[in-house]
Amino acid sequence: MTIESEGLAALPPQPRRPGATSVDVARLAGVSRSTVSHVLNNQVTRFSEETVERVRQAAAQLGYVPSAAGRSLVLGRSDLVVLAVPNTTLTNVQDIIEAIASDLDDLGCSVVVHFDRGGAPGDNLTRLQHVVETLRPAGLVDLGSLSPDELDVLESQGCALLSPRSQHVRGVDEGNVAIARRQAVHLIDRGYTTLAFALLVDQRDDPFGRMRAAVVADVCAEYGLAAPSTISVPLEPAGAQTALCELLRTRGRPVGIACSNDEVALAVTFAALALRAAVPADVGVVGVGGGSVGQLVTPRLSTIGFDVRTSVASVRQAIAHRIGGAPEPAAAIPVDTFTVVQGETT
Amino acid sequence: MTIESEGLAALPPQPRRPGATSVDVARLAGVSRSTVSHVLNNQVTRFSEETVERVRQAAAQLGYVPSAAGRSLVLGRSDLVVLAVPNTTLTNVQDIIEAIASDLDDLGCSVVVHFDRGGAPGDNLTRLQHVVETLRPAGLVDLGSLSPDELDVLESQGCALLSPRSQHVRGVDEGNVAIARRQAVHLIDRGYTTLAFALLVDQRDDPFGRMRAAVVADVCAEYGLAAPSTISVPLEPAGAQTALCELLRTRGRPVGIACSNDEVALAVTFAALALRAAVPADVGVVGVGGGSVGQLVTPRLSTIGFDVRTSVASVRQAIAHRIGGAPEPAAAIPVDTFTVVQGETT
DNA sequence: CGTGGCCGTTGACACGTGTCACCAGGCTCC
DNA sequence: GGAGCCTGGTGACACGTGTCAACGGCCACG
Repeated sequence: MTIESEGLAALPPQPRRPGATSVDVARLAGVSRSTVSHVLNNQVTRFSEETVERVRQAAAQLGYVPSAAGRSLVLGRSDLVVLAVPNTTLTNVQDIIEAIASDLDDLGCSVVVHFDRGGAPGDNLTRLQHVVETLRPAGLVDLGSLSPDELDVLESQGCALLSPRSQHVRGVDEGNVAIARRQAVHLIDRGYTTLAFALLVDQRDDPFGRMRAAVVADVCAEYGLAAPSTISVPLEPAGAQTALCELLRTRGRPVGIACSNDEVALAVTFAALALRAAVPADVGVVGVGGGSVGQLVTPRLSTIGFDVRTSVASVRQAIAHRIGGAPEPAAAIPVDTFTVVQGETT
Repeated sequence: MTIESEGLAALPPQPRRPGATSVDVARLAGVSRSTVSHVLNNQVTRFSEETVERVRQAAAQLGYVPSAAGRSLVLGRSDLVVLAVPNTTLTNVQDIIEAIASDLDDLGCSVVVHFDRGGAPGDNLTRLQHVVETLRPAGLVDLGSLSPDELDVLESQGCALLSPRSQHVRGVDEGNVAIARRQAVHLIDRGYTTLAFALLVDQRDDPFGRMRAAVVADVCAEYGLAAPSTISVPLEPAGAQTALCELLRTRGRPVGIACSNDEVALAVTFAALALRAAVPADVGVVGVGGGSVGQLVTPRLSTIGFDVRTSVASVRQAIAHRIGGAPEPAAAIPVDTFTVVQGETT
């Protein structure tokens, strides 16, 4: 008992250089290492109240943090979540990453980012496979960079899918539909009867963009309007003007344009002004994102406000469900997540 | 030998569900596991050419990928790099993350993102400590969220620092100085004799912003100009106008304003226009970032172009130096990394 | 008094890797 | 011809954890 007493009388929480292990905690608490493991993993029902408390105090005193490597090795799975980010400029990627990382941090997971690169077609999949095999992550969140069969490949390697397009998390898909619908309905409400969809040029295989364009087309059909054109806009004034000029030539004025994000919306808006088209009289523009940039310029951008934190909540729930026994995720997203920000471009 | 022959005659590269281990590779190659380990870690000088080839082929055939958990456990360090991101809106965080992640991916490292949150003062440090202790990362890259003593705490826990402010990687600091100097010199070149620095409001303790403001002050002193004012600008029109109005009242016109990023520059520019100040005659604005947004609007933003990939090269070298025996990182950044993008606001 | 069951606790194993120290055999050199 | 070196390769240990099966002690029940 003298040893334990000395230990308990020791320094403030951070004395050690090498991190304490469960062996140290066990010694200090005067129990076996398996007891430590059980207590710290909340297998607590079968231990005496006093033992539990002793172990917890010892762990706290030593500042014990379980080794991720040890855990991963024995569990066959790490507490990491891989986040596959497309090279598409979708709505404020940084905020999305931050929201997911923050959520998962609360669950004890860390986020490993994996960015798509331009390259040979299978290259991104190969790199991702390598990461998944070596890290054995608790889950993979795909922000839209993977095709369904690529997702299948990853899943068959034993990686839990948390992609928007998997059945586990469908929140993001619903979100995309809701956004595009709001855009289209807003334009129609503001009196535009000719609609178009503007996506970023050169974003090969952007599933979200295509999905949203399709939704706009659906809404047009519902309202008995002609099918919308789709234009590709570069983030550069001359190219944007060319694209818009072509649209105005074929579809006439006025035209209401739903854009895949706020940057594209800015490009379209200022291209219109440069072409001496009246905004919003001849050209209506609505973006997505509700970021600050669109509200700083003149004319202020009309856009669909977007609460990232609410939108990624389903991802959080899906991971929680997988890590601990959290309740099955609810699929629905609150309707008021997406709100129309009325600016001066519609 | 029959077993090995059967193995070598087996299926295409991805047959297995559970990842192959080095034991499998050893069996297939007909050597011991330690030989596999040595060969695959390029301790190759002491083995026969034929053995090396056999091991490599076996590994390739089985699609062998070493387990990160196993490696970490025995090495006491993982192949992860933690990236601490401040909640400051510095120049295009997403691009920086992507560039660093891409670089480190080539080195076989993965990037774990850790975002600062608003919260109790020591909270971020605590969370970061926990991550470092549990993950034992190969390095920590700080994008400016940590104070020097917080960095010391982390380093004393045995985590290699790759912060811009550590002596190992000083590239980012140099970059900040170079950027601010370019901004100031550009404004002076364009004829402004009264200078100011605009940083984002409410970004408590932004070390980069303070550093850049100090550099602008230095340049003013060099040129014999009055010390620059510093204003805090919110990303919202009314507040930006208030801040700018106050500046114009105290410092008169014309005034040249160096901004901490392009978003702030946009806010200032359009605030000036709303205040019926002439841009660039009365108010000159130069941003940082060279992102597309500033070039889309009218007037086009003058800004300091910024090649993120070049700028993070020093981080890459520092990690390479630590992981493998790569050459000691060279501190200098090529001068032409930062170029003046001449817009219509100066 | 003997036996079965519960409670609290523990010993032992497995996970996959890097590397130190060692070994067998062939060669050279005295 | 034996001692010592070089080449090519291996056995064993350590890293830190989660959990299965087992174990001693105690009480209740027959």
